[in-house]
Amino acid sequence: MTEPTGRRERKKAQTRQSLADAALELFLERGYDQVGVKDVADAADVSVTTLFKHFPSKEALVFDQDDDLEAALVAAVRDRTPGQSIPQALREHILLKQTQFAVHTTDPRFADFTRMVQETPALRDYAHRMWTRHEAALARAITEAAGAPEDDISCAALARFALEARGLVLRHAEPNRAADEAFALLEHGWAASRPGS
Amino acid sequence: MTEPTGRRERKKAQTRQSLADAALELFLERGYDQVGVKDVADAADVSVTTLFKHFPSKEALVFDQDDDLEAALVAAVRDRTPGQSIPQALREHILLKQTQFAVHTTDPRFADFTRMVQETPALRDYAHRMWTRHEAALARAITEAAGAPEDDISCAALARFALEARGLVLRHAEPNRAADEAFALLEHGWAASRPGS
DNA sequence: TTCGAAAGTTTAGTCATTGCACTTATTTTG
DNA sequence: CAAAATAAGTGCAATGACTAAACTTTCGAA
Repeated sequence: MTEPTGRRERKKAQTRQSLADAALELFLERGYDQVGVKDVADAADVSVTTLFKHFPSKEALVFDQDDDLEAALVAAVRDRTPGQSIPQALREHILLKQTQFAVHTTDPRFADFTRMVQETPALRDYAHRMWTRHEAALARAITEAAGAPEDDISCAALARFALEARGLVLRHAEPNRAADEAFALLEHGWAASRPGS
Repeated sequence: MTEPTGRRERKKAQTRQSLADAALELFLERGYDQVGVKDVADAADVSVTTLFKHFPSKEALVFDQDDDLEAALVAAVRDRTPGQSIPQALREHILLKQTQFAVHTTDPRFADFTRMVQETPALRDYAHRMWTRHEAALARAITEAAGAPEDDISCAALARFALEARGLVLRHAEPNRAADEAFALLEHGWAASRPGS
């Protein structure tokens, strides 16, 4: 009963996939701004209207799998291994997400993809929004995990900084080292702001 | 010779001002998304194309004075009072900018203005971009001031976090306290990452 | 005074995105 | 199984931000 998929839903999923595939191919080939939604729709052999029934915007065509980032983020903080600090847990989670992502896409074009995202303002901003959208939830999780008062600012700050650190890490040649240093800064600042661990 | 302003340039400046004024008034009255660029152009009695000759985008109508944020930011780090830490200098500079801004606008509608910016996604994002645009320059200034190697990640991280802190501070009821806590976190993290002050 | 450049206008167009009315395929239900 | 309900997909027109091109007016400098 986990897949009560009728023919209808299958076709829908297929159309969606065609669109995402066509979009990725065209964008990588010609560049995001050089491709219109019309081109993508044509390549997937559907109408433009249909495209927008599947994806809320042109940018969304690029970031297909938008699953439960938020839940995972909150869980990373709540269920961290005992003794591990919150900044450390976040560092691990963010690096994990990256490698998962890189592995999941078996395409050797993965490097081209990330480069394209970083070099296209519309996409960079969209990706940024996707992350920061969960800032409030992360802040709440941190507040709870730290047993801090409701509106503690350090917790909100840590949430935002940690999410921002991702962008910093992404564009560096050596992600692991970048993450280590950026989160070391947060780690020490956090420990100092919070006398009782 | 500081103002060799001919009639021509005066008229140009006047047109620009009319546009900015009309835009602000209409936006505050009806809300940003409820006003089209056509409405603004009409209210200023110019054509839409003229509007775009003065402002590169609809959002730019709102943030008229975009002077030398970057130079000021870099100077705040380079010329900080001796003995003051870099995070402290940045905290002061950011709070200063805010109050300067608030005073400069004698309008009692100032509160409405900031509320509107925070509540309109397009404007929030634009303001954010205006700040983060100078991240690279700030990072370079910090690197120099700290005597760190060219690509030191802690410096880049501090630059980004400090700029992000502004958004955090802005939405809080008590900006000073928020700034104190957010920058305290950076202060301690920075000191720890940097053995020799 | 004349001539070029700058400000402004009109017009027409691109591009993402939405609303509406319509067809077609697949379920669901009586 | 035969409707009747549901949902995918289509075409078309429109909005709203923005741009390019060709043209007119107005300064300002030579």
